[in-house]
Amino acid sequence: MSSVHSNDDAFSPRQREVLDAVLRLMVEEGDRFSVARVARAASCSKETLYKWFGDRDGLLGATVRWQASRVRVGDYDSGRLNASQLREKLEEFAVNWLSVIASPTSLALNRVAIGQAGSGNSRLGDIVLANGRLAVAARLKPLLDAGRAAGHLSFDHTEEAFRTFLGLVGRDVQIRLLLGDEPSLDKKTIAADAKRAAQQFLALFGTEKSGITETGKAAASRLSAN
Amino acid sequence: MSSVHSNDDAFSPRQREVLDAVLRLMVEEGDRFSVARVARAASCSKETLYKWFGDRDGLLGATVRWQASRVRVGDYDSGRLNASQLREKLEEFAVNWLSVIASPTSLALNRVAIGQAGSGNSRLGDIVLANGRLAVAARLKPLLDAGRAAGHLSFDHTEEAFRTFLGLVGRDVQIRLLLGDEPSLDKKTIAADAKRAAQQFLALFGTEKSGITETGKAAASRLSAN
DNA sequence: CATGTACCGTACCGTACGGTACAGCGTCAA
DNA sequence: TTGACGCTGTACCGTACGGTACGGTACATG
Repeated sequence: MSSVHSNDDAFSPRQREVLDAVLRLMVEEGDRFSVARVARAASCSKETLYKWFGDRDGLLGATVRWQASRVRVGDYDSGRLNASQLREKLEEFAVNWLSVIASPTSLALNRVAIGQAGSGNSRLGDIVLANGRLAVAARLKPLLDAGRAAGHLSFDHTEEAFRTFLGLVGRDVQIRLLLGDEPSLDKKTIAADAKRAAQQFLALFGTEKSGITETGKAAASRLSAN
Repeated sequence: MSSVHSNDDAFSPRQREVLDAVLRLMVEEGDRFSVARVARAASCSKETLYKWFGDRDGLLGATVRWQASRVRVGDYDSGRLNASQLREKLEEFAVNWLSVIASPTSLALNRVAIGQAGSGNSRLGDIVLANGRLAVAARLKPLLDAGRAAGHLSFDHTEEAFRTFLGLVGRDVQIRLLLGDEPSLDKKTIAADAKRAAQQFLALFGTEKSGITETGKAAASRLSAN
């Protein structure tokens, strides 16, 4: 299925140490990232870096894949679910997603990948996308399908419903964070945003029968107070 | 009113030529942007660039402000409007917004600003934000308020309704484009997306009285077929 | 004509980067 | 003990960058 990146990713413990140092450097030093700095920060020789990762891009790619490999989370097995369970899981997803895109590591990696995407062809952006958007899609879409199968949701294309959910959850948060804006995103705000997004999503795609949309507009309006 | 950036922006014709060359270079050469390249592309000496803009960051800032100054568009005076006019204007906004964030110029500027935001402090991100998000907010919020005043819309906080609209319109398009993904965004797709977003927005925030939400869920589902 | 100004093209300087080469050090196996 | 191996630290190379300086040219003003 997946897989944009040929994923063996069998990094040795020492290599993992180095890649963690790269991540730390990206987060803390932002743009002032260089191979020499990585070597110094990780107490590692440049020659070893080049032997292991080939070149600068290889190091970046390995770092992104390393981070991707450890974000992988549980299955959220969505067997039989009733309406309130569905809402709960949607909120859970929204909280998870907002937490991820607001995390310093995610922001740093996205900044690097975006910078790379500007010049020439590299598949860094693809890897980040596969780790972020596609990973959450792989977990959320089964939930949406299960919700539809149980009669709680109504939509024609899972992808479209999924993208609308992403839009309702994230809105313009990620791009603002990437640009250095700091919309306060503490845990309280994230929880409230998740609640609102789930409410709005159910108002749009919930079925009448499940009573899930009943308080739709009123509640959505109320929740948007934040 | 506006203004994050102290806006005199009285660029001479020759300076405007140079700044256009910078934009062209950003779009075409992506990341391989340098002062020497700008000078060559614009048939202009580096010394002049430094005299005019101070340093590299000044040149970047001037370029962003120059682009911002000419995106400024009409008022969309939203006096009395009926339900169908409201929907029409919402779609118009959505088309405009999607066209902007998908344009090569916007993508290039956002990439530069995001790269800058990673390292140290510069207000480039603020300027881009002020040009993009805040500019469209300044035009859209009066429309939303007018729609509420006319009884067609119902929400407590204009900012929240506005952000939800942005989310419904843009979804994950901008970040995907920034990362080098290419979700096909021809004029047909943009028009369809705008229609869907307006439909969903009205389903969430429209009042029953105006009959604007009547076909809400059904139509939203149908439109999501793309 | 003389003078000043604004600009172009190019040469130049110091620095930092990506990438390579090499010397030294610990480890482990024969 | 010896040698192969993997690693660190550092020196080094070529290049490209940001920023400055200088010579040359067009033009405007007196």
